[in-house]
Amino acid sequence: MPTKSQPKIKRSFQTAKGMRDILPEDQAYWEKIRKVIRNLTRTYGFKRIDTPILEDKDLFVKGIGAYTDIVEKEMYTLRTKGGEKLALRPEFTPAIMRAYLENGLSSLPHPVMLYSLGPIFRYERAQKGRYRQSYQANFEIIGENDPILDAKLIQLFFSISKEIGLKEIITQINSIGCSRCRPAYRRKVVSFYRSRKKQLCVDCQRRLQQNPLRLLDCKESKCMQIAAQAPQTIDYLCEDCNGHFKNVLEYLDELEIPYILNPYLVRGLDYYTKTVFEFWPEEEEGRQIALGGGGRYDNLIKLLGGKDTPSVGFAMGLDRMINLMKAREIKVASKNRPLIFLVQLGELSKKRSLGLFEELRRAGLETASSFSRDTIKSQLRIANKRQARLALILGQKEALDETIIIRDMVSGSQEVVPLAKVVKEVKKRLKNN
RNA sequence: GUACCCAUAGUUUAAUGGUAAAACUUCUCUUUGUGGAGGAGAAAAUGAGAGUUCGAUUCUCUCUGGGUACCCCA
Repeated sequence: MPTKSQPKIKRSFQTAKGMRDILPEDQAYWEKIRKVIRNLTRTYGFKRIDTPILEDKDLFVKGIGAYTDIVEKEMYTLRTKGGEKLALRPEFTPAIMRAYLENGLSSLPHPVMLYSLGPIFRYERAQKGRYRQSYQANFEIIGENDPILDAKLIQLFFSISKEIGLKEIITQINSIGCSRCRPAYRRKVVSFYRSRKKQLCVDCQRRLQQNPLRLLDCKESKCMQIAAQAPQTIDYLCEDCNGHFKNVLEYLDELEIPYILNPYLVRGLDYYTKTVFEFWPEEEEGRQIALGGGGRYDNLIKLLGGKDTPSVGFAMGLDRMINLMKAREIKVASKNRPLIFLVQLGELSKKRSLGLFEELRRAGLETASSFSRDTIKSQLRIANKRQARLALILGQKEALDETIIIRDMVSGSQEVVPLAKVVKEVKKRLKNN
């Protein structure tokens, strides 16, 4: 070893910007929401799919749209040593569609219902409910046009929310038309705004060139006033889109799902057609943070090189759902399984406790111990801190006698039982409580 | 990417241009093989880097991270 001390560079590491740790104390929330999603997707008929976190960059450029903010400035991209241009997924949908095409899932009976769960990455300024790595649950129904599926997805979101205790959520919904009626509408918007160009904010002047539909949901008060006069998409829908949207709303009424028709809801991804929606918490004041959002994307698969395949999907932000659960003080029931704490004294009993541990585990009992502490005192103190229900004390004497002490940590009473019967005795005591 | 605010032990909070204080947490001890209370003790911090200064945790700047709003979105 070098005796000279290295120049000390004091460096404390922290999570990279916008990234965060999910600590043990929070895991109960995550387990809860994942469990609810697992159970509900099963009853709704979804199959799970997992795709890589890294994908060909162009998949997203093409799928989401080159001029969308997500692609333009929020995508984590990298070049591999081999020269491939990859991106950390900022979204699930294009990746799922790629998997659908690549793996021939189109030969499954339609609709193909898939869900996925995992992290997504967006390079943006972190803020409340907004992280550079966040977790989404994503649901897709591929290959059917029927508006009832749009409604079903929205219903699924509400089922999940309800199961985790989140109520007072409202659906914001709109229809942005299809490739037949949208161009005409878009022209209307452009000509409407062009005459008022001078009054628009800088961003909106740019939007007018690149993504005119986004003009409608600018938050600048001046632009909002203008937007209020702007032509609304629902007035320009073709017959097909209009009927589709009407049906969606009727189904939502039937399902008694609360919604607000929001003519300014446009959404930032190019692939949407017809129905678009977001879920907002019904908070009195403050900015609206969408808990989830989605819509129909009837052209996406074709765009990615597949057959014309109408589809609908949505994504849900798990971080945001959990934040809201916390804000609304929703407790997740931590299933406190009774803990058995194994106290061992001396080498012989330490050895014995290994087998005993295994025996208890096989019997389905949650057992803990503290092998690194030698005194009975400190071991019992740990048992107490961990709120063990029973302590099993295996001392040298007991190890020789083939017995063990069962101590009730609540009452403090204890009893010596034969080692061979310990599982039975423990179970008996747990039942009595 | 823009704007404003913030940064002291693991956590929550003090104080100061001159040795950084406490509570909670953690650990040890409190004599025999029995936890919780009490007592005694230990560990543990000025985010990083420059500048001003005899001396900076304190003042200034940069960076990093956090919060909030915008942008956008889950």
